[in-house]
Amino acid sequence: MKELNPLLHSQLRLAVISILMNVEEADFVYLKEKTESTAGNLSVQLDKLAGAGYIEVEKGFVGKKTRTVCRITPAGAKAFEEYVDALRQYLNI
Amino acid sequence: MKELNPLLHSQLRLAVISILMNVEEADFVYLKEKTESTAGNLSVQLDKLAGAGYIEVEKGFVGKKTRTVCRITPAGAKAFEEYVDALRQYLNI
DNA sequence: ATAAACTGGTTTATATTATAAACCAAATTT
DNA sequence: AAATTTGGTTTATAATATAAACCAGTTTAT
Repeated sequence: MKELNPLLHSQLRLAVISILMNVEEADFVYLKEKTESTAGNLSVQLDKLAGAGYIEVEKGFVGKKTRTVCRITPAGAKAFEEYVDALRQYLNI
Repeated sequence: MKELNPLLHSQLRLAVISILMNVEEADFVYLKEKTESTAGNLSVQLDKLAGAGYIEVEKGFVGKKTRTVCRITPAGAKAFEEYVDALRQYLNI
């Protein structure tokens, strides 16, 4: 049986990647709401995804307030596709 | 986003359930080979699945040697279907 | 017959991971 | 100007996965 990339096989990280696969970019606040996660947890998981090169994180401002936007990278998209492919074997779908 | 049943969202337990969904019954040795897991890990994860009522484990003998056979229960099959359903949302497939 | 090695596991200790709680700086509201 | 909110990060803790050590019984070789 194929291995399931452990970086993606985590509910929150998978949710984040899944969202980013369908949406040019998304900011921290949006991801937090959509995934119903705590800020701390989200922060940590975004770091991991960024550390692996699966997403890029850009910190900027909107007016005076900070804004963290995330985008999936080609490596991230590839890893996601491979993960889905491996999962099919388990789910047989 | 739907919750991913944490009991199934584990590579080894998912592999076990996935196998048992497709095969009337399977014994410890077969599961160990098929999943390429260590005996200790498999033993622990089978206990968890059995504890949740997702599989039933039957210990018997074949000649003089012990044999542990596993079967999925209706509850296990239902949980698996629900898990697959939730995952579709993440994978959009 | 007995020691050595193998089978089929279980138990327990350890490493990894996920999660929440505590915290921080800046902005906003009262 | 004090209190609250926003947008996070860091750190401590809880949960999980995994492997290592172990055990009872069986088979094989001596």
